[in-house]
Amino acid sequence: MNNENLKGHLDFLLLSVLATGPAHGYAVIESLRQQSGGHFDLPEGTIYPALHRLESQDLLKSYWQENFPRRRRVYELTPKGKKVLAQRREEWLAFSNAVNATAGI
Amino acid sequence: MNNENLKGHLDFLLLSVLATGPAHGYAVIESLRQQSGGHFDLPEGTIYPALHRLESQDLLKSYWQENFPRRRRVYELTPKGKKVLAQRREEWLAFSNAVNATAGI
DNA sequence: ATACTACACCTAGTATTACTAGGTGTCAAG
DNA sequence: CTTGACACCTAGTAATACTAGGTGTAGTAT
Repeated sequence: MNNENLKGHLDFLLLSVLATGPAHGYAVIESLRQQSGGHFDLPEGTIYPALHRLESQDLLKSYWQENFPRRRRVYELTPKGKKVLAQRREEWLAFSNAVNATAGI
Repeated sequence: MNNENLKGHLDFLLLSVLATGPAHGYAVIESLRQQSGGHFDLPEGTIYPALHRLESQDLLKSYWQENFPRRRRVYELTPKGKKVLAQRREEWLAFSNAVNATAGI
């Protein structure tokens, strides 16, 4: 699955997944796969740097869970992250409407 | 309008616009703006290299129109371009469905 | 006359992004 | 005791859209 067209929308997807509750990176990958019906099967090299980026932008915060049964870094939305998610959602709707209108869909 | 999220979908939009008939670069920009309801107001530095890329991939062919009233390079879809457009359309539908499912839309 | 705008094309360089391709380590199952 | 799933990480790469310039014509306004 070549997801070249994912660019610019990954943040929205990650924030959406984490809006349903805190999760660690590996679980985020699994959620993306399941919630998208298998469409988004993204490599770790995509997810982890993206989570770090979102955290550095103060949209996520994280903490280490030790021994449950493995150590995990759990991410959750910050208040700012929730606001940005709502904004990204509007942008996505506007974008997809614009594409549909342009393509006659 | 920051169109960072356009990445990976521009080719689909250009092919879609040219599916309604041959057009030159400047007119493509105008069509994109109008058909998208003003959402896609793309700079020339985006459009021209993209058209060249699509032509080099044999999805478009072009010819010069001299003095009508200015010289223009007119682009149209090749047969391969039409096939790829149909494919890109399916990919877009699958992608947008997957995003909507993931985001709970 | 001349400045300005719209039309019409072009490209070198930049920033951002997602991905590739590696790496570390734990734990359970066979 | 090795394999595979779990779980994390990052340096470097390729692709993409954009910025910021450039050229030139035609028409309109001052």
